[in-house]
Amino acid sequence: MRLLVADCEVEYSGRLGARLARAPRLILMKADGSIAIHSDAKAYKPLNWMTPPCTITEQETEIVATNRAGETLRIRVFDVLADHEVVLGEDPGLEKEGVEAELQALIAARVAALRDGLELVRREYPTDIGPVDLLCRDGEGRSVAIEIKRVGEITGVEQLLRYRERLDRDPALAPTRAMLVAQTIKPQARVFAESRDVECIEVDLDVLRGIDDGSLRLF
Amino acid sequence: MRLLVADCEVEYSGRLGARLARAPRLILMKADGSIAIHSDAKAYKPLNWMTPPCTITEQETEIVATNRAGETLRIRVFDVLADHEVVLGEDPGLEKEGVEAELQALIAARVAALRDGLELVRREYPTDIGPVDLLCRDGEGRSVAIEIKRVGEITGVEQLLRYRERLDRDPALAPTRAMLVAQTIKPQARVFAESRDVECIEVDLDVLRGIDDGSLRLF
DNA sequence: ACGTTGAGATTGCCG
DNA sequence: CGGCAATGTCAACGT
Repeated sequence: MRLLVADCEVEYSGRLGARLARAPRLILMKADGSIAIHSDAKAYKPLNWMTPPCTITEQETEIVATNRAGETLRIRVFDVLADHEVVLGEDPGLEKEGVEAELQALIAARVAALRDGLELVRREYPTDIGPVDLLCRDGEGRSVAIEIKRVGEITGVEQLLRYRERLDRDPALAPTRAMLVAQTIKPQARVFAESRDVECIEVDLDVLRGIDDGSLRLF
Repeated sequence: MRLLVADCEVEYSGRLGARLARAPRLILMKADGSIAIHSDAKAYKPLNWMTPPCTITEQETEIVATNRAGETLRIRVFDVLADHEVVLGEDPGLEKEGVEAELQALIAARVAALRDGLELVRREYPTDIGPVDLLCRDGEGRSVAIEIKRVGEITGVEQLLRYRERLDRDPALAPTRAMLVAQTIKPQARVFAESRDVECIEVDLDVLRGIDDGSLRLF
């Protein structure tokens, strides 16, 4: 990884055009072949960048990165303020917990906690427009499509409606119910969902973990 | 801006939990109060970070960042490999062109180039579920809702359908036409749009610029 | 390679 | 501050 601090001006031409007037900035060149230009603001987002795979050529006063799509990032270097090379080696990587995958696993393990009589048929039930998070059956034998989100918004409801429409084409499944399950559901999403006959359920991750352990009960 | 290269281990606890095992990494502390931990991969995305506003406290072997929401980022420093402070000053900022806003402005200036007889009523016409990009009238006096995208996808069509449904509740506007205008429209979006009676138009940014100049004509 | 979806999305706008 | 939509969204995963 190379940490180059330089007075520079930058031009990006690709999906859009972007220009940075001359100023001192950090140019971060990683071992993965990426290049990113940071100012002292904008938090973790660089002002400009190029993601790998791209080819970087460097001359006296100019660094140019180009990718396969023909996008170019051109850095004109006026003055080098610092230039450090550091060797980090491979990173052991990031371990995450609490993302949608975990939420889905917890809910899948106890769909009956959402509504009495629910039984899981399949996780990631495939349709030709993408997988339904959970496909279940209710106590009356009706199919129930469940979409799981951390935050329930209108786009999530529409995603679910697309799936329901698909599932309803299968006589073995139609007519299906649809449920949006999320840690929080935004008011407008709830209104929209209910206008389309989509049930909304908010769940608490900690309570679900408890249910999964068998140490807590909702009922 | 401080460039700290250190053998470290990191723990984030907030919207999710995340852990980084001990390894050498770049810890980037910006003047805006942000902190980001980079490995030599993942392009411009840090492994962990904290965006301002947050309070950062540093002791001998530990850096802890906390924000108002109670999220914490804890960095345990085992060994400092490099530690550089650089002063960049304020950045003149990024100038962009070719984003949706410009596309919208160009199209708004010449809606008649999309379909003969179209006239602009308003840009960003407000509804209670969000603004319609362009509201127009066609030659027969019918209202036309236009959604503009760089890339036309299914979600864009659905956004437009929500608006049309909303506009159709207003007797002064109903029944409305709907048009998706984009630089490129994905095949699935086109099929879906036409099944819902939404017109699709692909436009070329350069041609639009020419029209705006008056130096080119589509007809 | 393409399509779909998730993301600690972030960021900016407007009410 | 909350809701909404754009982002050069990026990145992961499945076909």
